[in-house]
Amino acid sequence: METFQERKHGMEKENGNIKNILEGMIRKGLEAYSRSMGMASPEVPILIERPAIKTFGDFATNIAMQTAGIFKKNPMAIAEGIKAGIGVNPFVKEVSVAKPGFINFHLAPGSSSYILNTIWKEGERFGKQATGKGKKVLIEFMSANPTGPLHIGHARNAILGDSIARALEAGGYEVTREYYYNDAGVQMKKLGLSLRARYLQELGRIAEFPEDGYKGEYMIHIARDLISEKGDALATEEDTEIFTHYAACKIIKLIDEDLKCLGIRFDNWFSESSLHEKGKVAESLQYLKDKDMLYEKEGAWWLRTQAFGDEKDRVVIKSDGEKTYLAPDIAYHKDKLERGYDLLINVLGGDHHGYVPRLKAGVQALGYDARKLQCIVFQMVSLLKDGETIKLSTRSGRFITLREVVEELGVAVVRFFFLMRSSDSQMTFDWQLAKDHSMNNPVYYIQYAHARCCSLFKKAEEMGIKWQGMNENILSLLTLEEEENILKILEKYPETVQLCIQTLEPHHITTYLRELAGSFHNFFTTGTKEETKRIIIPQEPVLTQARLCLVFALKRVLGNALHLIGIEPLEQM
RNA sequence: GCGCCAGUAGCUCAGUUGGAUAGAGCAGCGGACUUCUAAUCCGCAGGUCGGGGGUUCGACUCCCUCCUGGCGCGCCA
Repeated sequence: METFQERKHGMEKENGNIKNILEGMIRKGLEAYSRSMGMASPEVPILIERPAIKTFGDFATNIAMQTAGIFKKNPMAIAEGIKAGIGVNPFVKEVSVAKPGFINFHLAPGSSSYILNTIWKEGERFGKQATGKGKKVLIEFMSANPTGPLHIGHARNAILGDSIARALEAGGYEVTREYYYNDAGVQMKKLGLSLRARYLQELGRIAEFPEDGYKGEYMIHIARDLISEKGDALATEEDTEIFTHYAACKIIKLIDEDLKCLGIRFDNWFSESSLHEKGKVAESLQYLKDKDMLYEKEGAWWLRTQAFGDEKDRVVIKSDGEKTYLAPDIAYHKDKLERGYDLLINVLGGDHHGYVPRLKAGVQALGYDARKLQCIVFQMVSLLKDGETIKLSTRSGRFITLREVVEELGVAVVRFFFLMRSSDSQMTFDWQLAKDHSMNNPVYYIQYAHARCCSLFKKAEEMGIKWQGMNENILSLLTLEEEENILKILEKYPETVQLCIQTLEPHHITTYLRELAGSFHNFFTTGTKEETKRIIIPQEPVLTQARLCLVFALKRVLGNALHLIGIEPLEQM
């Protein structure tokens, strides 16, 4: 009989992952079976999954069904053949074959507890991946025009973008968060005119406010700032550029502060006008012309986007000589690509999904692989408040600012709620539920689990019990059904992170957190009924130590997962 | 008309890229506090996975088609 210590060394050799051990065993069995059939072992990926039904075991593989076509045999027979050559391992109690051709693995009791030691050793690194090591990725999100403070309609983009960035960082990528803002063009002219009007009005002069200008109160504050800086020196200024520039700078600062309230910081703020100033737009258009990607028709210049899968070609220079928005966008993407990133990610709302094909076409016209650019499209958000459902596009929803939402609900609730749904489903933000500081609110449900972990350590100390840290030799005492359930979910954390990285869908973390917190609440409450299932049992010092190891791991993983979506775990409620 | 996204329990939504008997929260009903914090837990009830075809050992998942809802289809930004 091997000791746990020896088993543990076996684990480490296999990279601390029980799935790797099983894969090795299956591969071995597959080779043996192939040899007996007089064939070479097929080069197939081995999929190992967790059976939905507990009685089927802890892990299962469908390899026999996958290779049925290759071996030209009944899956059941193949499964039996593979099983015969699979060998033995102290972690595996039993291997069995089931109906259509599954091979099921039952682990030895206590085998899952090795994960606690991994969590202990890896600490805040637990769950992080190396998939993106050495790769640089630029994620562009938000990119709202600097025409006013952010409102609730911007929240999903901000939170989704930042959380994807966090997931990629956890995947080992070097991540740059970039905010691209359009400080050129018609809207900006309107902004400048609005500021000039407010400026003159605040100076007590008569000024006509532009038709559908920016009427928000913030413009008055900006006008006052301008007066305190320049007095009335600009009263006769005809050049609106100065006003536009001033307003844009101030608003960018406002937006930056709004985002910081949500825990979001950008590495770069990239201005569209800088592209024009540096001649980058003209330069990239010339580049495309030289490559015959542009052609002239009816007085306008067209980009051959259709050649790359777009519905039709798109105008980049209008017949009046003005450029369309696509021209600077392409110059911007050219700039990003030339900065040497392995991957560009854009986060945009569903109302802009029509631009994805032309953006990707632009990337290809520039001579790059379309896969260099990945666009994350999220669907619209509705707000359910006071029994009324209101759609929040970027245009509507202005009645409530992002700042107000964060101040009223808190960062944790806002971030969590916007990550509860997958990005391609339309979501309803339930204001009532978000405001609810009770068990109905999933955020508190999870925070409470974390706080409970903390309070258990405090409680133990009060009772004169000192947790002695991770002790791998006693972990095999964790054999309760409730404990094994927790261990299984803890073990799933790294693959959950991996899933987020692969799919760029951080909502998997919120789903995971609810599951993990639930498994702990279950265990804890069971202990209030059955003495033997309590975590702290003074008469059982060793078992108490082992259970505190479990609580430690829970606290760590809850904390890691919360950090991954930008939420600070609470020590107490 | 064309394209994208969605349609899963009364409501809001998950479903690990095709696995075994489809899950959770809320709402409903019934239980558990001399407690390691009940901000919790347990049980019951609730389903033609929008409809119909197809692909295969096997489909909520892939393909086709139809229905419903949202969004988008400019030399607008």
